[in-house]
Amino acid sequence: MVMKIKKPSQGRQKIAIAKIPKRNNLQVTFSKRRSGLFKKASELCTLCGVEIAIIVFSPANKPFSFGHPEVDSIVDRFLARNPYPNFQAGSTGSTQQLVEVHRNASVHELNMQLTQVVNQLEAEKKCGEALDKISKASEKQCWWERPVEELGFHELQILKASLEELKKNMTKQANGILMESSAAAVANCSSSSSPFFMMNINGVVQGDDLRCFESKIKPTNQHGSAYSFGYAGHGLF
Amino acid sequence: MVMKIKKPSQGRQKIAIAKIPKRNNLQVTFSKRRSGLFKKASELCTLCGVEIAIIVFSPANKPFSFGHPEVDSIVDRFLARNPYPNFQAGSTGSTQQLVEVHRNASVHELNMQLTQVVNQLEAEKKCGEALDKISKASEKQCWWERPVEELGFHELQILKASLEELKKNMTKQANGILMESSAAAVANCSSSSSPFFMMNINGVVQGDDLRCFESKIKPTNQHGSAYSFGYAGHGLF
DNA sequence: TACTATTTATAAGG
DNA sequence: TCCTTATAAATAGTA
Repeated sequence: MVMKIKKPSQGRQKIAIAKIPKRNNLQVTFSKRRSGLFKKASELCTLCGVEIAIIVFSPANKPFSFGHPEVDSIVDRFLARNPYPNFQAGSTGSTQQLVEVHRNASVHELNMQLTQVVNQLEAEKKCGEALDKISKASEKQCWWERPVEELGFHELQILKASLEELKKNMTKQANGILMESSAAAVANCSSSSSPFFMMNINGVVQGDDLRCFESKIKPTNQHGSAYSFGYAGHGLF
Repeated sequence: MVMKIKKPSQGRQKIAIAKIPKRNNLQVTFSKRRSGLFKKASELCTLCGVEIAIIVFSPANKPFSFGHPEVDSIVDRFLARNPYPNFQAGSTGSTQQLVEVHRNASVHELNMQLTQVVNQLEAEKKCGEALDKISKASEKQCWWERPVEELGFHELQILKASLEELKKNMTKQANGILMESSAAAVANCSSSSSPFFMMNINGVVQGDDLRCFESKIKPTNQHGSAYSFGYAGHGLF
């Protein structure tokens, strides 16, 4: 008869939810819990037939991601309904209108709008070029070498003011564009439609299962419970 | 002698990881497990000091999200690391190039591009207006045909320089917008020092702790669940 | 990584 | 949705 005096393990100990001090320990915990989190996510996907994307930056700043069916499409879908808060409606009429539509646009609408606006841009550019030509034509006439009358000089002052206003506008626009650029990045659009869960570990996309990641998932949109998307009245702009 | 017929609860039962058939049951499980998932995520954040973003679309297609410090910055950071692979700088016109980008764009990109192009449009309009002003003023007074005085000449030189700068700016801006649209923008790597987790539930961002997992769902009309995400290289134009 | 005692999450039922 | 209970699952500490 053997007495088991040995206490091989104290088992799981309770820990406080606070930053783990020991680096080594932290790394282990991170790995374990990240796996656990992704597993939970996959189970939720399978059980409920929903789409989930998870992005994690490790303590070493490495990106890990989980996504069903894939991170990108879910992110895109999310962002489409969650436009940039710092995209402030510009000012004038037609633009304001476009922006207004823009807010709630789906991809298709977005594309159409972009097309339209690009065309408009082209037109405006041509217009600007034409006017620029006029200016050049004026230049070619060497008007600045001619003597000027009193009225002409007054006119010049007006023109100077116009140019200054123009410069101001341009500066303003330039700053606006800069701010928007810094608040966003260009997305990567993957066309993959793999039936598997996509696990991006250390930059390597793996399409295999995470032990019990059987997926025969079909997103279901057919549920009687009627809920709004909840973005209607919350002042994203 | 009393037989204990009562069977208060069988406790937690093991379930297979497969789609839950009963809709009611599914909804409950979804809520519970989503909360659990978010809680796990928040614990991982705190324990390891990492950044996590989770996006979930419910069975009713409603978006739920968890993010520390916030979803957007993490997503941007993630996307910035996955630069768009098959973007080739087009050589045709500027519009062609834009369209090239546009065709493969995700919603995220699309929104950015639309924003930028709209701003660009504004800028171009203002340029056009300013030039128009100049042109009209010029025509009206025919100032370029007038003689100039010594002082006026100095002014005119300044004006000429301004015009040249204007032209340069216009060209630069027109080309620059393309670069901004296609090049990976500045990554928005905000180092988090926020003590709060950001939870986006029903479109409301809450800087609350995790006891606020419960969402106040408002029954209303469901609409617009059908989106065309066919932006994987075909049919957008 | 594997083990194990323990904590934590959660399925079922109200 | 919230509570309870019994049980399944996750995981902290250790080798």
